[in-house]
Amino acid sequence: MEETKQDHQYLKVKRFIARRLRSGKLKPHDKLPTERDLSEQLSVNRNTIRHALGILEREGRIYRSGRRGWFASGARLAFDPSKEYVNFDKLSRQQGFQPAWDVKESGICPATGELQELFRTAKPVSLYYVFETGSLDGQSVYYSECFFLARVCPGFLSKIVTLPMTDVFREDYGIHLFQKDLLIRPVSINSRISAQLGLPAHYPGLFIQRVKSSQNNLIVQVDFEYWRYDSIELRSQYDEI
Amino acid sequence: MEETKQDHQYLKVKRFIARRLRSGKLKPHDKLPTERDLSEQLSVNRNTIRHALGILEREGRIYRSGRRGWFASGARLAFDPSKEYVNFDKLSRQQGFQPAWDVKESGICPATGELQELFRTAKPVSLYYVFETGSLDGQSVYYSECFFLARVCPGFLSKIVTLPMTDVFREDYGIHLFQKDLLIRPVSINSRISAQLGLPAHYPGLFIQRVKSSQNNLIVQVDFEYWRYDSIELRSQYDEI
DNA sequence: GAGTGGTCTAGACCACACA
DNA sequence: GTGTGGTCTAGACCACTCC
Repeated sequence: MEETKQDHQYLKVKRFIARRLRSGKLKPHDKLPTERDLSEQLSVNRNTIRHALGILEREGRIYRSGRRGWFASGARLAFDPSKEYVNFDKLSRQQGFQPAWDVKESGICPATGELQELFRTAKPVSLYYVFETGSLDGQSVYYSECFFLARVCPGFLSKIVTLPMTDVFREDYGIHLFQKDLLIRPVSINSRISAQLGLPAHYPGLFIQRVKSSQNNLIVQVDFEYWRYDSIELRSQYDEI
Repeated sequence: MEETKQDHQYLKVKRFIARRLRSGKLKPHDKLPTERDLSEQLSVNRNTIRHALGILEREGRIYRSGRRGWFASGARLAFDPSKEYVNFDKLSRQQGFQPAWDVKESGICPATGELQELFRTAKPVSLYYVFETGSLDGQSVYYSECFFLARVCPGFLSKIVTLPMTDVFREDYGIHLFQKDLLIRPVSINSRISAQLGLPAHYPGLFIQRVKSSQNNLIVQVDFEYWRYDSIELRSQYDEI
């Protein structure tokens, strides 16, 4: 279980930083020394430093933010993907985070291609869309693209500023949402989306696709979510039997 | 959505390989040219080649096997983590894979520390354990460590050679398993486990922890599974309402 | 033994962020 | 402008696999 005792330089670097993370010398969201500083302090080439940092990053223990440097990771947000709706605000506050989110774009578009298939419509129907990012303690963690069947929720876009989308569906349109299909896939976040999150290109992430239907079994919502892989864990608890 | 038109060398390399993957010149499990060959063919330094290969790897499109080289990835196995039991054999055959698995170690041990907590026992009870690896089309994809409450299934270890564990529980001990708790976390696979899978150290993976109880609400099984992150996707379908 | 990927060094220049 | 991380080259040697 312990680190193998090989004297690889990058393992030396990794242990050096891991020790500071464990001991609390580096607290969540603290900035690490610069790559050049580490290189000099540890007498290890900067390429090797970057190799070690890359491994710690994949282990979810440090992260990069833009080109501003490396930082110690915070705790992961635990959420249950089997639930119809993740109330990001409530959930993250319960777990001690300071959440924030930001609608990047919204509007109306036709359902074509993959979207048309997911909505299972023969014709390209109209959809509302909402693209947004979310952050925990100032760190961007997800980017989502949500699409809504426009004909069941006229005027939808003007209502979501104040209430969670699921609440709007229920209270304004009498639609109860049921999760019909859920897909979770580890991916590398492409540059379009990593730019939205202020992440370096090729950042590892989890892609989550949700298809939700109404009580009439009509598909009314499709979400595509991209989460930094190191920001969440998925946890489902089942009822006592 | 398209690759940015920056003329970075590593993007050139990435496109070069991606094209061969898309076109079918490289089929699943085909070997890529060696790093040195790619370096020469594309007039790009081997370090840069390795950078590009690393990105394709994180995207799940190629993989390494030991030190034997780089290979084109196959399809992912789709499975539903909300189900009590994943019958790896049946599931993977349904999806067109050739599965295999191998018990690496089994025996009896006391439940201490984390295991004791998960089993929610006051005393360190006895557990049977089974450690195994599984592969699809000859490629190792998971390593699992399963623990079973020994007192409810005496002689368990001698029975699992022929039947899936869930079937043994039901048929030989009258125990129906219910999944009580499920945790999925993206991680970097540590060297002990990546060695079991024949993977390079620090390979990205999914950690899946399951806690299962009997119909009497007694916790009887705890599993720890490590999957290559690029070998699976999680997909849940819910019943029609 | 030849060839593979894995580790490592010592440089260089660039794009971007921040003061 | 200065400093950061991001990209890139041209080497070198090692550990392991396969023939």
